[in-house]
Amino acid sequence: MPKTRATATRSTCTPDTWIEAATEVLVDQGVDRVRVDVLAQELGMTRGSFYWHFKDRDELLRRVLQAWRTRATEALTARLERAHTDPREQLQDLVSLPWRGRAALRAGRIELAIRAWARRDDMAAQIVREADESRLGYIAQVFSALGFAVMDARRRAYILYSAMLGDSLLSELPAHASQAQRQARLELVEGLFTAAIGCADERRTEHAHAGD
Amino acid sequence: MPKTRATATRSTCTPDTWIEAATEVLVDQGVDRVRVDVLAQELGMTRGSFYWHFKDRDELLRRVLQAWRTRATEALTARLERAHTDPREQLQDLVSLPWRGRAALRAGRIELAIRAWARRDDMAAQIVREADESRLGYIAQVFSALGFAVMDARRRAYILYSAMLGDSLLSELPAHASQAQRQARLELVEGLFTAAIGCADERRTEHAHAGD
DNA sequence: TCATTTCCATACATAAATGTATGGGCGGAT
DNA sequence: ATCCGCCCATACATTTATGTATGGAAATGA
Repeated sequence: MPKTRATATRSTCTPDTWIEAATEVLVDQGVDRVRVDVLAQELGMTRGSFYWHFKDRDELLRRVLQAWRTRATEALTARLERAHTDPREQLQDLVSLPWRGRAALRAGRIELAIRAWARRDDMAAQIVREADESRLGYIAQVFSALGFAVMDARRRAYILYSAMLGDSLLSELPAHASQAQRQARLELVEGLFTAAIGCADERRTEHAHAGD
Repeated sequence: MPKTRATATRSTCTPDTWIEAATEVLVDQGVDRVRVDVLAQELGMTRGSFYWHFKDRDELLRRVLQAWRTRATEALTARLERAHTDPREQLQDLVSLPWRGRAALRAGRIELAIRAWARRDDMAAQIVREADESRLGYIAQVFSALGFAVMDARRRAYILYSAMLGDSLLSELPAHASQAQRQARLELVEGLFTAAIGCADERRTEHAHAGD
């Protein structure tokens, strides 16, 4: 058994135990309902344990945020490792990732919870912004590798990333979550975003777009 | 002056006064921080006033939700009124709506707050789901009017709607909010979503997609 | 004028949630 | 064996929010 025992044994609590429990409540209750007494009760502990591991409730929340940031950056760097494969494959498993496995589902829910939290917490907002920037950069790079011009690639990345985020919002209220529907939409997404512009609509593609 | 005086006069409070204030706090603080004492202090009243107009804090929240639902459905029916114009125009002012005017921005923020709320409140979830369904239906109809097959139209609607939702999430952390960037992306969106599939990637468009 | 309704303030009782202070069990080191 | 540091429980003080009960001022209607 590794030194940092997980949630299995119920003897003692590590900080990570509290962080996991806090994340759990954060996901399906919101930040404001992450309360130490609830967590303690849920872990079979008392608040005395908590206030030994943590100075504050704020410290717990900060570490929840940190934990998510490290996981998110690790996930992205893992993607960047295999950045030399076929860009079309990269795009495929990019758009197919969010609904592959239960872990990805949970990650999506955590992210939405943190994003809701970020609407009023500056630290959360900062971390979410960093994650967005990194991912947008990666996706834009994929589109660049697919042969699109830099500006076009950036815009496509933004739109695709928006669609992925929006889909995670919609699939929270599970109505359109059928596997077949997902698969069909997935291929349509690939087709739409890898298409050259103006296929059915051939007009001026670039006028005076000053910014960036 | 109309009979239902608005927030201008500070003499008395109508239920709507409280609902507006509650919505305000809901938007940039979250539902858990919608508290009657805070609202009372902010309105220059005491909680005595609140508990005359409302039975509960829950009743206030319910009416906040109702108010949003009526505004949302009204906005959509207004769109459905002019459903006979050029579908291409409909699509244009559909994707350009979210960032036209300060009111639309605020509406977007309200919707995000309610959507965050809906992650754990059943009533909110129900109302959000209804709004999503209606809008998806409308957008799909626009795509149908553009000549796409029904299934294709539905999928394009879902993807476009997802992109719009995701963009409202991203533009909350205002980094990519430059007007020029928005305009450029907007035209790209039009181009991408009105393109026929498989322009650059011509493979089997339909296999065995059982579901719906 | 006077009674009634409307709208709000004040005071009280209760319930949660935080943080602190203190003490105690338990294992490892000397 | 005992002393010490880790980990946790208990008890207390404080804050914050809810809901209720009651009273009162101001308008309204007869």
